[in-house]
Amino acid sequence: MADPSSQTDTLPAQKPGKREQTKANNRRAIIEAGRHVFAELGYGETTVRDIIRKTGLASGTFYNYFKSKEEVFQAIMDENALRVRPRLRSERIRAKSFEEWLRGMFFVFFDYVVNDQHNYAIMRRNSGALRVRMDTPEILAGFDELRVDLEKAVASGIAPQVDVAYLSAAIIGIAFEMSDRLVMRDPPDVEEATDFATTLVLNGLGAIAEKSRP
Amino acid sequence: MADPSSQTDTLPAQKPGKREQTKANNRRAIIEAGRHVFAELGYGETTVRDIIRKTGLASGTFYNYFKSKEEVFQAIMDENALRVRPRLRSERIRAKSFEEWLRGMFFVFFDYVVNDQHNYAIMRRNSGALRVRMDTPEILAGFDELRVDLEKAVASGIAPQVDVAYLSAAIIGIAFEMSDRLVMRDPPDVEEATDFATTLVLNGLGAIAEKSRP
Amino acid sequence: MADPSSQTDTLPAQKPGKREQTKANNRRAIIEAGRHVFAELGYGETTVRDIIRKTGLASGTFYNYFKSKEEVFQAIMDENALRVRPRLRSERIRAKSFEEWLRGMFFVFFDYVVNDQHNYAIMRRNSGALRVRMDTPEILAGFDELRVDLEKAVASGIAPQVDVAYLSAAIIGIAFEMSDRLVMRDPPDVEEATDFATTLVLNGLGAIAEKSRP
Amino acid sequence: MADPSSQTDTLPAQKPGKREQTKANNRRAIIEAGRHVFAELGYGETTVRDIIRKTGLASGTFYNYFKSKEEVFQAIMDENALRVRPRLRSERIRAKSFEEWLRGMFFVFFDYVVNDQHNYAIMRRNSGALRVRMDTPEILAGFDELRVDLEKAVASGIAPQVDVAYLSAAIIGIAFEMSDRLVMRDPPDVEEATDFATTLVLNGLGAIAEKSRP
DNA sequence: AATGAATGAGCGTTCATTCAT
DNA sequence: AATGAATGAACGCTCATTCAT
Repeated sequence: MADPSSQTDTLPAQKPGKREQTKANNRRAIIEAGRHVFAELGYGETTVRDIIRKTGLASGTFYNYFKSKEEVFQAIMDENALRVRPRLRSERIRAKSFEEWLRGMFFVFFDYVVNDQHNYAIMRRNSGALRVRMDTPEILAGFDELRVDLEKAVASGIAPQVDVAYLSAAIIGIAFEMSDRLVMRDPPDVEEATDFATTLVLNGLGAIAEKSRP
Repeated sequence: MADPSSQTDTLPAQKPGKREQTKANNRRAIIEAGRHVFAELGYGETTVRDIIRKTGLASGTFYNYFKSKEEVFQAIMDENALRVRPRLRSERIRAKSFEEWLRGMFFVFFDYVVNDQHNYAIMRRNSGALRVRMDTPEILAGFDELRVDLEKAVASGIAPQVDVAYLSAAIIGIAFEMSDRLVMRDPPDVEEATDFATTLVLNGLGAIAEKSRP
Repeated sequence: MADPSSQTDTLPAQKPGKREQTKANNRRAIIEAGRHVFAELGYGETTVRDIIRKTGLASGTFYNYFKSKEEVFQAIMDENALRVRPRLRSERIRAKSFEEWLRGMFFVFFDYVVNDQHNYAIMRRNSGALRVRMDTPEILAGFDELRVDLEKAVASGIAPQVDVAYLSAAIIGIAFEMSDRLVMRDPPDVEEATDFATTLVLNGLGAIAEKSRP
Repeated sequence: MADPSSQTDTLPAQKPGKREQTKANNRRAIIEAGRHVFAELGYGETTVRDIIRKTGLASGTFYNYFKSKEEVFQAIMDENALRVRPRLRSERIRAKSFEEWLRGMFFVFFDYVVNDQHNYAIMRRNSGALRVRMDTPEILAGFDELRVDLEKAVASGIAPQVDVAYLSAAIIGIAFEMSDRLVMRDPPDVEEATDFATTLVLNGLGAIAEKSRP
């Protein structure tokens, strides 16, 4: 009855064991180092050695966790997608009008960027000649959902009848490029940016000007 | 009669000497090879050897013209800017209203992209996971002129009173991202894209929808 | 009464304990894996990892048994020698004439090679360009015994007065090289090979030719 | 008249140019280094770096000359074959009887080994557990010619009717193994070894014993 | 005693860059 | 000015070996 083990049974194996712990830590360390280095140098310029150098681990250790830099990159991108896409999805579901939908999209994206400045800002600091954008397959897939959504909205008459490919491109372009400005501001005002972008897309420049008038 | 140039005709003084000629040719050859290779492999994966191999020149010769692949890349980008910026500038001058100005900007950019598909399209095809964008210092400087212009327009009351930084970011974002779609279309309709972008920025989605209605 | 060993009888002392058992098993497993891998890849190309991978043991465990792959190799070769040398020795003792002695040597060797085709044949198949021969110190020691024996035989007048070093070299060379042909034949006829070799050494080519005549 | 250049005209471009010279030297250096290292460590154990380390050249330089250690190995073996095979061939042609033919084979081989002690002795010094024999494809091809020759001799009745495969194997074995002893002697007597081997194969042990009797 | 992750030396190879020709 | 071989740093990766668990 008073079997002590029965108590622990209710909870899943709590002690991860030192081994599992350090394994998890190392994996994390590599991924975080990867984030920084990819941001700083770009994917192409980054070497596996750059990454492990930053972790302080031995060179060989890298290969206990990933087969190549590509695999780390994938892992990072999967994590990114895991963070943003669910939020995009839930916004989408919640939206009751096209405006709400659009606003939701912008908001989530800007919010993500601002709260991941850790990634994003370093990314921009990379003054170099080229930029790695976050539009990896996973992220693109996220935006693809946006495009598909948009198509449905147009088909069902919720959104106005427009060239969906161009519209989604424009939305994505606005989102990315405005993000750059947003993170440079202190403090970054996500609401404001969201408002600007949403109004621009819906009603154009004139409407924005009106809004900002007293 | 005493045309002084006729005299120089006998001596190849003003015409570039053979030396200068081949020098210029080699430089050109390297730059063109660079364009192809960067487009094919992406900046990071491209090696100096890839470039000179394509020219047929000796490896050492490269360094008579450029110090590194970065320098070639800069040179290419400078050339790109040199091609677009004057056109952007002349459009700017010609514009008699804000709408004309905006339309001019989009048109020149889309037109450039379409007629440089050789670069652009391959560039995009290149790598799924990441992108080299053309926003090098020079190109960015070009867009900076746009921003400055925009500021003037807003200050002088020609353009509506809006957050100029966000607006220029949005315009640039739209331009870049729509370019991708534009070059994929067959045939690419620069006018249509220009129209879409201009109307979106000026009057928003609703206006576009109205336009496309019969 | 106070026989201390009687006490240990109650405990499984004389039978190998479970510990000793698995220890022996592991050692065996490593050696067998080594045999296969060395045969398949050749000594130089074989890695310790290849060996332990085949055993299913952990990599660290290897070092409880051997210090390096060289040591495993030595162990294997020692075992090989252990299998052949006693037989060579007993043949030597049994021999009543020089011919019998010589015939015995060849027979044992050829027989061994044929019945260890598992090692031998794969070993040869291995690499065209080079060969690992089984003439490790141990094996060589075996042949050294042959040489010493030969010396005694010559000294005592049983064998003809010849250059013993050359003769033993020739015998060994014949044995090794003919082995290669022997194992290729289907079925390999040990008697025939033994006969050929013995007659060649004793009476030369002419004698062999006579034998094969009807 | 006394134009000095006209004299040099008659001879082909004598100056190889410093460039070609060093190129040839480097190639030689790599091959020689390869000879030593392969002999010392065996093919499998040898690394490209071992080879270039011995030349004093930079690591990258190796790859201006060979794609891999295999290629160096091939080059070495080709050279070896180039040295021995023509001599074997001419001996073969000159031979007027089977005995002459056989004697010629042994002589050329022993002579080669003795005069290439530079290779051969170091090879043996490699006290290790394994040996690389010179029986690479090229060398084997040389011996294959011997076997083919032998077959013809047997078919035409010049040589006695025997198992050709076994006989050539025996000859090769005797040649290799006796070489080891031969090079250890001081001075190495090629004639003597040739005589021993030839007589053994032709008439067997008994004949040798008779010869050495006063 | 067994495990298997961590380690870092070392490997094959490529590359940007230099420099004698 | 052009050449292309030499250089050696650096890369991706594997391996023998160690050591905390």
